[in-house]
Amino acid sequence: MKFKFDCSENIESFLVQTAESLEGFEGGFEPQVRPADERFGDFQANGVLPLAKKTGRNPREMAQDLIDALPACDDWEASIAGPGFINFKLSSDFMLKWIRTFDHPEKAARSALVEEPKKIVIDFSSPNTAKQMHVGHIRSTIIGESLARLMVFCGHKVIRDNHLGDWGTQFGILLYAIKRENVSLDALGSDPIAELESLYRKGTAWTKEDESSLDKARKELVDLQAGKAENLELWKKIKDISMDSFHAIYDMLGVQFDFAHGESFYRDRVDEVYECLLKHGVCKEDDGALVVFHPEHKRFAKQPFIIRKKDGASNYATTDLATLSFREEEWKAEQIIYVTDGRQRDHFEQLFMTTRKWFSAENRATPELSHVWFGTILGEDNKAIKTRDGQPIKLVDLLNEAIERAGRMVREKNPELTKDEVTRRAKIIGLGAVKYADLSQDRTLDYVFSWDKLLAMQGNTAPYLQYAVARISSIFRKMPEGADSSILETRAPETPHERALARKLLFFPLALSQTLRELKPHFLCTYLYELATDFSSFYNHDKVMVEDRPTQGLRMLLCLRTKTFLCSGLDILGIETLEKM
RNA sequence: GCCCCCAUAGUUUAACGGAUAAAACAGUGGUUUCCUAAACCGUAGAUCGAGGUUCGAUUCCUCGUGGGGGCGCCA
Repeated sequence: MKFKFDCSENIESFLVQTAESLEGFEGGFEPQVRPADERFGDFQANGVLPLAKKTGRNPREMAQDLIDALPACDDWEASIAGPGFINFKLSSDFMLKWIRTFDHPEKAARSALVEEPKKIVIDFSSPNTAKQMHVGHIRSTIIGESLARLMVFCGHKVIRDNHLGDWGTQFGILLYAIKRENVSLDALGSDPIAELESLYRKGTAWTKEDESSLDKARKELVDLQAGKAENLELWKKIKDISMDSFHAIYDMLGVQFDFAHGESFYRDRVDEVYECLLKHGVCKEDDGALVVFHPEHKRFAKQPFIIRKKDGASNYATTDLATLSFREEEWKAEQIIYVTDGRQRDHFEQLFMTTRKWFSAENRATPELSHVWFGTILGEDNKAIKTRDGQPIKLVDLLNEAIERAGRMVREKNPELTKDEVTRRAKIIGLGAVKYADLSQDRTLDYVFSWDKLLAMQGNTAPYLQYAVARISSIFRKMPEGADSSILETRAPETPHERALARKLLFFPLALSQTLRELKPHFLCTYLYELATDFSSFYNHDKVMVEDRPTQGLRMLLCLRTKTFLCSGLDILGIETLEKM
């Protein structure tokens, strides 16, 4: 039998093949093999129960028939339990063989987890220019980057695109404020983005105070969109200043984009959207605006998707349609993943429906469209943290605070380190903690912002995982000369902790494929945490450097794989590791 | 008005319709002559309410309660 990276597939095909020639199992038997509770075994197959229900047979009898029909196999033992579950206990030799074989998870994942590599565009982060990123912006950036890394890890071709909000109505007000205050954008001091933000606030206040200010701000926007040189030049400078501040954060987070085609990039492509949608009868004029309704949909039959405003201006919907078209046409995207706040779910549902109608009218292939949405970060009042109310916490402040807290711990534990080394470690630990805190819970959940939640360094946190890696590294560092050759001579896992760790290693492919299927990084986090937990127990109970060569060999092998899997997994999450901490 | 999301130990979370609901933090009691105590080993503690579907429900359906969000010119 072919040895699979995801060994549940081995068990599954084993069951399916046996069931094929078995009475009562006709008509599509799905074994449903998944990791079992340790008390029962390593894997369990639940599929007999629903089948028994369908055929009206006794599930325990059916399970017994299936077990009896299984060919003899040294790799695992099958047994029946409960109402008709089949439990599989893997043999120690099988585990050892698996662990020996899969020394390169990235290589294995490429061939095993993905049938056909795809061209995937991931649209994430996407902040608005002229404003600073605040804590509310962290989710799209962290989740998007992590999904991008996962896709790459599994062999897909990924394009990361930062769809900046750089053509919105904020520029009317901002340009008006700049001109009214006679501000030079070349002399904004040490924190230019903060200056722009306060100018924007002033501008907003003025436009609320009197009509004439509002009119002037509107005029600035119209002039900008009409291509007035002065306004374009200011706009360009604002964008540069914004990009500088974004890049400072992206550098800290280790995020890089292939493109940052913001909304402005598509400003000359919106007319084509109107033309096409009108031509194919997808949109219509309604109350002066151009809108799309979907009569077949219970809600969007009446809730409009506005693609051109009454005043003839484009909006978010228009640029998104133009963007989608561009990505399909120019990049040949086979899948597009949008990572945004859940409040935009209606928008994306409408966008996707509209696109499908448009593309099918032109016989264009519609890429697979996925809206990967996440919950909102809330303030103490249970409402979204927003720029306009009060002072939201700047993202850069959150990250710096994380580094500082980690730095205090590093210094405390290693007083002898140089300042540079403390800083280097503090960045990896502190930023890892923040990323993990966000990634480790289901992305669809809202959560209330809390320093202690985001910056925790004990328990189920990134530093715990990093610590496990550092301890493994330490073992190999302190190993006597030539001891690594013992890895060639190993016995099978026997002690409870060896077995638990070995078994957990085998589950890595399942964690990857589940994360890939659901596009939810918290599945990977949970797995990595459990792996690190099993390692820590093992480490505390079973000494690696022992006299007995086969025992030492096995334990070194377990350490080696644990480290590889932890590092690969953390890398997918965008979290770095350390040799020492 | 229509629609969407959420509700699990004191707190923050996990559980692809499966077995005795899993962790972390905070409690509490232990473990460093031993490869890093950012650790390990104990201990205590929970599914919002009422119905329903199912062999089996935290998970699916209905109703209710509570919190948040979206819906004609923001993104």
